[in-house]
Amino acid sequence: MSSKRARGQNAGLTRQAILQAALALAEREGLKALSMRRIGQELGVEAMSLYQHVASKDALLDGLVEQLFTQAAPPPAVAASWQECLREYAYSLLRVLIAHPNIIPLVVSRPAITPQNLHLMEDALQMLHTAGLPLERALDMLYAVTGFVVGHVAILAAGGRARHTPANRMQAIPDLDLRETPLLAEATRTRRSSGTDPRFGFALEAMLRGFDTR
Amino acid sequence: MSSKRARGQNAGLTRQAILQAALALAEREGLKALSMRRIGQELGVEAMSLYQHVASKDALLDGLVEQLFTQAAPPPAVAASWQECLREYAYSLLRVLIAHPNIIPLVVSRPAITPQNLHLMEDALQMLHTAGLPLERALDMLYAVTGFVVGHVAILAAGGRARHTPANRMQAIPDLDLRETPLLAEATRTRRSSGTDPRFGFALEAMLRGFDTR
DNA sequence: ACCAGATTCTTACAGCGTAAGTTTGTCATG
DNA sequence: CATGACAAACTTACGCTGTAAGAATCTGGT
Repeated sequence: MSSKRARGQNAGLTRQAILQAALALAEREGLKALSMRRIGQELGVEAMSLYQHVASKDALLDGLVEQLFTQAAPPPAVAASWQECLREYAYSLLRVLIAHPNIIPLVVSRPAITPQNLHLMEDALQMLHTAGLPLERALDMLYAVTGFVVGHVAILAAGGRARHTPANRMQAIPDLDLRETPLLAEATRTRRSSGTDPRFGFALEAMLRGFDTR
Repeated sequence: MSSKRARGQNAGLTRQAILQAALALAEREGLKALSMRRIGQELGVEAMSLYQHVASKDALLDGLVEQLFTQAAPPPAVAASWQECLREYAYSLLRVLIAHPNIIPLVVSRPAITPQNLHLMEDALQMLHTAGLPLERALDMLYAVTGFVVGHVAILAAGGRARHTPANRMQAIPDLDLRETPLLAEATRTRRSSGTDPRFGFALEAMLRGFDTR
């Protein structure tokens, strides 16, 4: 009668289900709420049961970023210039990352060398190669663009979090913005109008142009 | 006679000293060894004593990255082209970050908007402006370069860590490298010879070139 | 001499990741 | 049907974490 399961009864746990629950929880309540006990609770299961499907919490977190990278689906293999390919890749990555802002600190501080990610890069390499680029050059560009996207998103995420922590900011920023850094204040004031951050596009296009002039 | 201090005896604690000890400890034993108790122990002091000088552990970590950014000293105001300025800025940042590899995960997942960092950017802005760039453009470029450096370093650090964790890698990578991602394998093989990563320079120069062409 | 404040240490608590062991369900085989 | 092997889930326990609250001690000004 009780809705609680008995001891050996299968609860239908899966690595996938666990990762999914963890991702949802992290997005809903932030990274620091992501404890094994809490995830288990989310699935109606004790913490230790999770260890049947993930080796450790670190492995679980690795799985999370893997999950996220997998979502950065390969653009459906359009036949275009390599510029177009890189642009597509960059924006695809950007889209996925800013769609999961709470996970970003994980993404940027964890090995990006999981099998899934390697496949992603392989696909992109494939595209660039068939678009006429030598392999070595293509990999260089891929690294450059990936690095830039990751960095940009990291800064974005950090800035977003900064606004939500009243504690250490309160005494430092407000009176400093205009007094001690006049140029910065001036530069940011004229910017504030634009839409969904044009800074990304600006830098990306600069890189693409720069790649061109060999 | 005992070398231990009594209760109210001054131990000469300073915010600076604490940050310095924490930084040294983190570099020596990694981020996960960085607990309040451990830091206190390093200074011959109990954990709670630290809270007289830092508000919380988070604040301490913020202080750490601030400390690190401060080390990225402003290049001594050479009068040069804005390209030279940006290059200098980028390599200065890069140098500092890869000099403290264990701290990188902190840097890339924490607000970069501390007063110190703002000053750093202000100085760079100053240089770019006097080099003839409109303020808005200068800030855009600064963001772009900073983002790229951070991203590049994040990937570097993550890759470096990946090699040291035998657990989850063992079954995944080795037989996948060549079988499932042939282009990637091929591309990396021809690269392996070069020195201190040329990928950074390649991308940076591309960006600079891209900035140039209006 | 004495008080006020600063500085440190002590104690305590709730929560963490996870190692080890226990209980229960499932299923192939005799 | 009975039995034993195996897997899934739960329980307990340990040492660690950050930090709130309070007691103890030293120091400098009166």
